[in-house]
Amino acid sequence: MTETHTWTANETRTIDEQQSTTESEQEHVCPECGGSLVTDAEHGETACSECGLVVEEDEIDHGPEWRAFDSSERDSKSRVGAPTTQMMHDKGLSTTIDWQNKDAYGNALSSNQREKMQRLRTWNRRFQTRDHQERNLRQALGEIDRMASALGLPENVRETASVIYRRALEDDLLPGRSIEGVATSSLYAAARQAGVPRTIDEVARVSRVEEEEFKRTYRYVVRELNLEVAPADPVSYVTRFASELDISDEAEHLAREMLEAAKERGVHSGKNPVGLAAASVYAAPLLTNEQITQQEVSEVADISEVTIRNRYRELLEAYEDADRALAA
DNA sequence: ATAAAGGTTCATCGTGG
DNA sequence: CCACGTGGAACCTTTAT
Repeated sequence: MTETHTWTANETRTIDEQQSTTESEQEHVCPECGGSLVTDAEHGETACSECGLVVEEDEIDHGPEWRAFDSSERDSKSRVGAPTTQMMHDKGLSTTIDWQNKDAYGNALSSNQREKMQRLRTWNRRFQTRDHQERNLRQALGEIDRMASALGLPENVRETASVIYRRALEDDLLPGRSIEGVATSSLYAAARQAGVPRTIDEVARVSRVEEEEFKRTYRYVVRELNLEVAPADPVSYVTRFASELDISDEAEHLAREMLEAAKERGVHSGKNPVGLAAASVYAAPLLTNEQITQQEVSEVADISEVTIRNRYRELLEAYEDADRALAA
């Protein structure tokens, strides 16, 4: 651990002590109902726990005046800590050791001390790089968390994503690539592996990196880590599309059946699974006499109407085929 | 690294219900 | 307004150079 971290920890403790002292100094009886008073130091209020009467307001609010939505934001907005600069990778918080073997007065150091300084430099460098990596990791994990919530992905996917990210980090895949890009790729891969895929477009929309970079990085990460990511199963998109389109359960069920039939007939090889899923949630409601347009489906699935039409034809063929086989 | 080949997706259009 | 087919550009993946 570096000085930086120790120092932050001390500061936190000081604040805690302040809070507990303010609390213990308060009067404890409510003038209104005689109930006990509770001080909320964070918001500068003293209120009665029984009747809710606010006895004192406008005390010093020790809470932050900003809101943080994830841990990386909390880091960047918090004012606890030494003044920082953006100019250095560590924002100037670390110890630096001069390369010259002079003391603060410019006198040469003894050989004994020179050796000592050399050792210190070595260790300092090690701490700095470790710090650097930790910072990367924290930022990446914060980013993964942010995107995952935006996409409504469950906890286990975030965990898988961070595991993938850590592996990428360990295998030195980061140099030359952005943290954001690798984080985005990890999340995308994790979602697919967990069977709750999101489309490339959906992921790219909540990511801070361009779609092109995202895709390039994703291919790279998958190849280098030998990740086994099977092509997404069209069925896994059906639930989401179906609920966004408000189609009946019956139609949703039919959509799944159609996709199963198509899968058995090997219609999907080489095609975008999303297109097939889109076609199924378009075709099924038609067969159950529900109102639906290609344009609606096109919007929620992010697939062109042309593609829906093409897949739709193949899907019907496969489905009828299956029907015939069943009848025979 | 680059190119060629073979495939898919897409924005547009006209036709027709 | 919606569905459908179309053909050529853009793009992706694979394979060979």
